Amino acid sequence: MDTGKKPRHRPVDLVKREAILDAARDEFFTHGFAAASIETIAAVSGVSKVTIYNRFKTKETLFAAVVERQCTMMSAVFVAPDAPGTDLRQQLIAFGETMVDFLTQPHVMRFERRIGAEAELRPEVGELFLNAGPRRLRRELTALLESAVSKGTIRPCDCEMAAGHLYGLICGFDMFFARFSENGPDPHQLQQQVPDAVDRFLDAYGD
Amino acid sequence: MDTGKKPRHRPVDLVKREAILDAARDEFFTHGFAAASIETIAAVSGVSKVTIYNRFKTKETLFAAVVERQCTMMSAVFVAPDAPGTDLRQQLIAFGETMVDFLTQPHVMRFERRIGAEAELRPEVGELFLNAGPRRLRRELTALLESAVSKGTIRPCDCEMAAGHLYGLICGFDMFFARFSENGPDPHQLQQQVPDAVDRFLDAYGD
DNA sequence: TACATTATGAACGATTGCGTTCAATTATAC
DNA sequence: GTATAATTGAACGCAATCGTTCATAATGTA
Repeated sequence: MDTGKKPRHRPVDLVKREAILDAARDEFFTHGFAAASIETIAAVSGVSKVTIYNRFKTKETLFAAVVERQCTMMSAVFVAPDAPGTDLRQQLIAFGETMVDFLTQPHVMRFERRIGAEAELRPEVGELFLNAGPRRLRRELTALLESAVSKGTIRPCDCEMAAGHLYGLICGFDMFFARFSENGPDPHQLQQQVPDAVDRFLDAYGD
Repeated sequence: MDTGKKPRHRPVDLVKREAILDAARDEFFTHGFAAASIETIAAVSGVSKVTIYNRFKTKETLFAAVVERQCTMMSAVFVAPDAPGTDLRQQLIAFGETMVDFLTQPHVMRFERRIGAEAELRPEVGELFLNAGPRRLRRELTALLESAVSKGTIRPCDCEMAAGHLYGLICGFDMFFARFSENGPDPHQLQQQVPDAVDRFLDAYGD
């Protein structure tokens, strides 16, 4: 219960919290947890090191906070564009384009790369990420395909597997390659490949 | 020229070099370059720290040596099983199974995860990896499909894109998910999905 | 046995970085 | 203005680690 009773003292600066988390995100994702420097984070965010330790008990806590913020940010993105009325091909293309748009963002790619590495020693971080992003994505895509099956637009199949197939067709080698090169995939080029991928998917699964 | 002239002194212990590289691989890929400890590597490989510095000038040099060894190890694997005489479906299934077999090896997955992260600060490492593995893989798969096109087994198409499609169909979500969970993909299950993926590929590209 | 080189172990200097302490300053409510 | 809490800057203890030095031991050839 927030009694609205205002304390008679200096309030915490909420802007600073975001600044800290922003700087921490960059530092952690660029150098990794171990090599990240709290002092650098303090300097970049324009905040005293003590302030950071006042708000986040340890380096681990700060890292967890960063990951959590990124995860909620991610899960907010996946809203299935189940625009009824348009045909399946258009729906799948829209879905694919949204997905590609999202996945090719530099900061998303950096997030992915870093979580993959950190999960080596911190499995719970990997789980958090999976639940916030990939599993959600698969669930929604599967639901979309199940609805298509029930409408008879595509033939009956294991829709979860089909979702994986569509995802794979869209990404091809590109997302794989992009993880290891500084200049990620050309989002524009990947966009152009989406219709092709969807058409191959419909060749394979269409009625 | 190796004149066969034997030096009259204690020779270098070649076994130790491998031991060092093995320990270094584990340490680097588990903790990342920055957090890896040379002293741990020395202890695990049963070698003095000075010996390591005698053979590898710096930590960076040692890391580079590890990456290079892993890369040559990888490039040695990709021999296209272009068994002529078998039909395309069998050929693609064999290719897929070999690929899955290789990619799901725990030490290969750890290599991938770590290179992805390190490439953030060391692009040249990412390039090395790409040339040793993924690009080679794509080249061979593309060649296989081109030969299939010329034989009329599948219809004419952009074979490099088709190769990406086949790769994507085979991996689906699984390789993606596996990067973030401690228990990787069930290689057995992935194996079973290969024929399905190949059949969907042939649905889409078959003549 | 004498020699040449590799390998070891222990210690060192220098750096970095976490997390803490403390006195001083700032911002807000009353 | 005063009380209260947030924030700062500087300094500290402590541990880890890179890379080096050096005296000593081990291992091979001649």
